[in-house]
Amino acid sequence: MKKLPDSAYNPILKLDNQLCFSVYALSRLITKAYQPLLESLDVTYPQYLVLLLLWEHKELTVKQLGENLLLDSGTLTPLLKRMEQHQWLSRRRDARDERSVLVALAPAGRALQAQAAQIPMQLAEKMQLTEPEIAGLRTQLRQIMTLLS
Amino acid sequence: MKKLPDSAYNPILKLDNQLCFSVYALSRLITKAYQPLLESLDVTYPQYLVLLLLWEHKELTVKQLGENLLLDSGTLTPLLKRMEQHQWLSRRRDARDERSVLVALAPAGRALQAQAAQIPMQLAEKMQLTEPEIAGLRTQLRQIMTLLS
DNA sequence: AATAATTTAATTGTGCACAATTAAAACTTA
DNA sequence: TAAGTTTTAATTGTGCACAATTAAATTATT
Repeated sequence: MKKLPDSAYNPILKLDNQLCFSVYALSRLITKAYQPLLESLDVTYPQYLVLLLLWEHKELTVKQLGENLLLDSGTLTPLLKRMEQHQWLSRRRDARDERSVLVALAPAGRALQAQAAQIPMQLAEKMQLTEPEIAGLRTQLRQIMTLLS
Repeated sequence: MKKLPDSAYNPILKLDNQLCFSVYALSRLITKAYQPLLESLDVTYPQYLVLLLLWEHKELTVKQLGENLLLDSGTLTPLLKRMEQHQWLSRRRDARDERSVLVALAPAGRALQAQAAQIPMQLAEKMQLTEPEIAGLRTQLRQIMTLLS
């Protein structure tokens, strides 16, 4: 009797069957879908996420940015330095707690907000999802995130 | 009348409301959830994905790996070189088409399969999802992927 | 067959992402 | 207050991820 490949016995080991791979691949596809929209602003997707937070809060510490984005200073420090060079934001030590660094939106960063206003809608169109579908999916993903962290 | 922040007018610009951020953040959380399970095999998550394919197909070209993983040679070539150094796989030009590089599972790579057999189940436990929930979610994500590519 | 166009990997350069370490500041506690 | 602990960023080093370019091999077209 001929032996089947292990993957025939273990369909769970097949790439196609893995939810995790779908999340990983979709995440990269989404970043690529953003890219042409972000290109005219000259920002990357992670930089855009920082801007979303600063547009909302104006000033945050590196720690607060990291808590929101689930990123540490090893990622954020060089990213924020690049954004500072573009004068989209400023970085300075908090006088009340010299351990912290305050990241504040600069005028050039504020100016990008109007240009970015249409981006979420354009992405939603690309994904062809209705608002309730988006909300439902987001809730499911958030729940998994809670369980994993 | 006091002006509200733009994010109050534009809730769609709020990070918390964005499905795309959830996918991005979940993808990184998943990679971190795999990490302790992959550590004893000394493989990274992308390397594990390559192994999944080679366990199933034994030999694939760089192009075929890229089609399955949605990665190009710029990512795969150095990654495969590192895996070759561990002797998990071999790389050689295809004699019938010298443009292609054949990537074949090596004995040390095959040996990792048994050690990895429990990993998908352990992940599923961490995520606390039932098989139908996983299948449903995967289908939804695949559909978005189709629309984005 | 000669030329042109396409395909396939590799290379180069930039920017995350993250583990581990370091250093300074702030806080806790003896 | 002095010593020890914790918190916060920065730094260092490794490994993706990807755009753009290069080079070789193949295929298509004249």
